[in-house]
Amino acid sequence: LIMNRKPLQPQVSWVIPTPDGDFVATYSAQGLAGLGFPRARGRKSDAEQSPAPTGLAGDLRRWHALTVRAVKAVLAGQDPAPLPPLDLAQGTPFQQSVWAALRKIARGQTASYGRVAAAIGRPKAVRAVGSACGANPVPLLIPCHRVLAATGGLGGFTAGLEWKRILLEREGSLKR
DNA sequence: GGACGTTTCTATG
DNA sequence: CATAGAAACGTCC
Repeated sequence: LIMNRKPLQPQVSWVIPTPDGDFVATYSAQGLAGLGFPRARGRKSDAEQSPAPTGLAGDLRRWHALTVRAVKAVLAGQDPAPLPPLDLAQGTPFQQSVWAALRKIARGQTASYGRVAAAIGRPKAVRAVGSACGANPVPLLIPCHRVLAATGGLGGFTAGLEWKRILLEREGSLKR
Protein backbone atom coordinates (compact mmCIF):
# COMPACT_ATOMS: atom_id res chain seq x y z
CA LEU A 1 0.00 0.00 0.00
CA ILE A 2 1.37 3.34 -1.03
CA MET A 3 0.59 6.53 0.81
CA ASN A 4 -1.25 8.95 -1.42
CA ARG A 5 -1.18 12.68 -1.11
CA LYS A 6 -3.38 14.35 1.39
CA PRO A 7 -6.92 14.49 0.08
CA LEU A 8 -7.59 17.61 -1.92
CA GLN A 9 -10.07 20.03 -0.43
CA PRO A 10 -12.56 21.88 -2.57
CA GLN A 11 -10.81 24.91 -3.98
CA VAL A 12 -11.78 28.03 -5.86
CA SER A 13 -9.58 29.74 -8.43
CA TRP A 14 -9.74 33.39 -9.23
CA VAL A 15 -7.93 35.51 -11.79
CA ILE A 16 -5.85 38.55 -10.83
CA PRO A 17 -5.37 40.88 -13.79
CA THR A 18 -2.12 42.86 -13.64
CA PRO A 19 -0.01 44.84 -16.10
CA ASP A 20 2.28 41.78 -16.20
CA GLY A 21 -0.47 39.37 -17.09
CA ASP A 22 -3.17 37.39 -15.37
CA PHE A 23 -2.15 35.60 -12.19
CA VAL A 24 -4.41 32.92 -10.76
CA ALA A 25 -5.14 32.67 -7.04
CA THR A 26 -6.51 29.44 -5.62
CA TYR A 27 -8.27 29.29 -2.26
CA SER A 28 -9.21 26.50 0.09
CA ALA A 29 -11.43 26.92 3.11
CA GLN A 30 -8.28 27.76 5.09
CA GLY A 31 -6.91 30.51 2.92
CA LEU A 32 -4.80 31.20 -0.14
CA ALA A 33 -3.43 27.84 -1.23
CA GLY A 34 -1.83 28.65 -4.55
CA LEU A 35 -0.69 31.45 -6.82
CA GLY A 36 -0.03 30.80 -10.50
CA PHE A 37 1.98 32.91 -12.92
CA PRO A 38 0.49 34.14 -16.18
CA ARG A 39 0.81 31.63 -18.97
CA ALA A 40 2.57 34.07 -21.23
CA ARG A 41 4.20 37.03 -19.60
CA GLY A 42 2.24 40.25 -20.01
CA ARG A 43 -0.66 38.56 -21.72
CA LYS A 44 -4.21 38.20 -20.62
CA SER A 45 -5.32 34.77 -19.62
CA ASP A 46 -7.37 33.01 -22.24
CA ALA A 47 -9.19 31.09 -19.53
CA GLU A 48 -12.87 31.74 -19.41
CA GLN A 49 -14.21 34.26 -16.97
CA SER A 50 -14.69 33.05 -13.41
CA PRO A 51 -18.07 33.28 -11.70
CA ALA A 52 -19.01 36.60 -10.16
CA PRO A 53 -17.62 37.36 -6.69
CA THR A 54 -21.13 37.84 -5.38
CA GLY A 55 -21.48 34.12 -4.92
CA LEU A 56 -18.36 33.82 -2.81
CA ALA A 57 -18.27 33.57 0.92
CA GLY A 58 -17.34 36.68 2.84
CA ASP A 59 -13.95 35.30 3.89
CA LEU A 60 -13.05 34.49 0.34
CA ARG A 61 -13.97 37.93 -0.86
CA ARG A 62 -11.83 39.55 1.80
CA TRP A 63 -8.94 37.22 1.18
CA HIS A 64 -8.98 37.81 -2.52
CA ALA A 65 -8.98 41.57 -2.06
CA LEU A 66 -5.86 41.19 0.08
CA THR A 67 -4.24 38.88 -2.43
CA VAL A 68 -4.87 41.23 -5.33
CA ARG A 69 -3.37 44.09 -3.39
CA ALA A 70 -0.38 42.01 -2.28
CA VAL A 71 0.40 40.68 -5.74
CA LYS A 72 0.28 44.12 -7.29
CA ALA A 73 2.49 45.45 -4.51
CA VAL A 74 5.19 42.84 -5.09
CA LEU A 75 5.03 43.41 -8.83
CA ALA A 76 5.65 47.08 -8.10
CA GLY A 77 8.60 46.24 -5.86
CA GLN A 78 6.72 47.16 -2.71
CA ASP A 79 5.76 45.44 0.49
CA PRO A 80 2.76 43.10 0.17
CA ALA A 81 1.55 43.21 3.77
CA PRO A 82 -1.07 42.52 4.94
CA LEU A 83 -1.40 39.06 3.45
CA PRO A 84 -4.47 36.85 3.41
CA PRO A 85 -4.24 33.67 5.48
CA LEU A 86 -2.12 31.11 3.66
CA ASP A 87 -3.07 27.46 3.46
CA LEU A 88 0.24 25.61 3.31
CA ALA A 89 -1.06 22.35 4.70
CA GLN A 90 -0.22 20.59 1.46
CA GLY A 91 3.47 20.89 2.18
CA THR A 92 5.57 18.44 4.17
CA PRO A 93 6.97 19.57 7.53
CA PHE A 94 10.33 20.13 5.87
CA GLN A 95 8.83 22.25 3.11
CA GLN A 96 6.78 24.25 5.56
CA SER A 97 9.88 25.05 7.60
CA VAL A 98 11.63 26.22 4.45
CA TRP A 99 8.69 28.39 3.44
CA ALA A 100 8.58 29.89 6.91
CA ALA A 101 12.24 30.78 6.58
CA LEU A 102 11.64 32.36 3.18
CA ARG A 103 9.03 34.65 4.67
CA LYS A 104 11.69 36.13 6.93
CA ILE A 105 13.74 37.39 4.02
CA ALA A 106 12.79 41.04 3.81
CA ARG A 107 12.18 42.92 0.61
CA GLY A 108 15.47 44.14 -0.77
CA GLN A 109 17.36 41.30 0.87
CA THR A 110 18.50 37.99 -0.54
CA ALA A 111 19.80 34.73 0.88
CA SER A 112 21.57 31.68 -0.48
CA TYR A 113 20.16 28.16 -0.48
CA GLY A 114 22.84 27.24 2.00
CA ARG A 115 21.88 30.07 4.30
CA VAL A 116 18.26 29.00 4.30
CA ALA A 117 19.32 25.44 5.01
CA ALA A 118 21.32 26.62 7.99
CA ALA A 119 18.44 28.80 9.17
CA ILE A 120 16.12 25.81 9.48
CA GLY A 121 18.76 23.74 11.24
CA ARG A 122 19.49 21.41 8.30
CA PRO A 123 22.78 22.80 7.03
CA LYS A 124 23.39 19.82 4.78
CA ALA A 125 19.97 19.78 3.16
CA VAL A 126 20.96 22.51 0.76
CA ARG A 127 19.75 20.77 -2.33
CA ALA A 128 16.48 19.81 -0.70
CA VAL A 129 15.97 23.46 0.15
CA GLY A 130 16.17 24.23 -3.54
CA SER A 131 13.49 21.64 -4.23
CA ALA A 132 11.32 23.03 -1.46
CA CYS A 133 11.64 26.51 -2.92
CA GLY A 134 10.48 25.15 -6.23
CA ALA A 135 7.51 23.59 -4.49
CA ASN A 136 6.43 26.89 -2.97
CA PRO A 137 2.70 27.11 -3.74
CA VAL A 138 2.50 30.86 -3.20
CA PRO A 139 5.35 32.55 -5.06
CA LEU A 140 5.68 36.34 -4.80
CA LEU A 141 4.02 36.42 -1.38
CA ILE A 142 6.37 33.76 -0.07
CA PRO A 143 9.46 35.26 -1.62
CA CYS A 144 11.27 32.25 -3.03
CA HIS A 145 12.71 34.58 -5.66
CA ARG A 146 15.01 36.06 -3.01
CA VAL A 147 17.05 32.88 -2.73
CA LEU A 148 20.14 32.95 -4.92
CA ALA A 149 23.06 30.63 -5.50
CA ALA A 150 26.03 31.10 -3.21
CA THR A 151 28.31 31.55 -6.19
CA GLY A 152 26.52 34.73 -7.16
CA GLY A 153 24.29 33.18 -9.79
CA LEU A 154 20.54 33.49 -9.81
CA GLY A 155 19.89 29.84 -9.09
CA GLY A 156 16.70 28.52 -10.60
CA PHE A 157 13.06 29.45 -10.82
CA THR A 158 10.25 27.11 -11.71
CA ALA A 159 8.17 29.78 -13.41
CA GLY A 160 11.16 30.85 -15.49
CA LEU A 161 14.34 32.68 -14.59
CA GLU A 162 13.10 35.78 -16.35
CA TRP A 163 10.47 36.23 -13.67
CA LYS A 164 13.05 35.90 -10.94
CA ARG A 165 15.22 38.51 -12.54
CA ILE A 166 12.30 40.92 -12.95
CA LEU A 167 11.12 40.55 -9.37
CA LEU A 168 14.61 41.09 -7.99
CA GLU A 169 15.17 44.08 -10.20
CA ARG A 170 11.97 45.71 -9.03
CA GLU A 171 12.90 45.40 -5.39
CA GLY A 172 16.36 46.68 -6.08
CA SER A 173 18.20 43.51 -5.19
CA LEU A 174 19.96 42.82 -8.42
CA LYS A 175 23.60 43.78 -8.45
CA ARG A 176 25.46 43.65 -11.63
C1' DG B 1 16.78 4.31 -9.24
C1' DG B 2 17.02 9.16 -11.31
C1' DA B 3 16.58 14.01 -11.25
C1' DC B 4 16.29 18.18 -9.33
C1' DG B 5 15.97 26.13 -8.42
C1' DT B 6 23.00 23.59 -4.33
C1' DT B 7 26.98 23.59 -1.53
C1' DT B 8 31.19 22.10 0.26
C1' DC B 9 35.14 19.32 0.24
C1' DT B 10 38.86 16.79 -2.00
C1' DA B 11 41.83 16.07 -5.55
C1' DT B 12 44.61 17.27 -9.73
C1' DG B 13 46.80 20.38 -13.33
C1' DC C 1 43.70 29.69 -9.67
C1' DA C 2 40.54 26.44 -12.73
C1' DT C 3 38.25 22.30 -13.19
C1' DA C 4 36.37 17.78 -11.90
C1' DG C 5 34.13 14.53 -9.05
C1' DA C 6 31.61 13.12 -4.94
C1' DA C 7 28.68 13.31 -1.04
C1' DA C 8 24.61 14.99 1.46
C1' DC C 9 19.16 16.03 1.54
C1' DG C 10 13.96 15.64 0.73
C1' DT C 11 10.47 14.74 -2.69
C1' DC C 12 8.59 13.34 -6.89
C1' DC C 13 8.44 10.35 -11.20
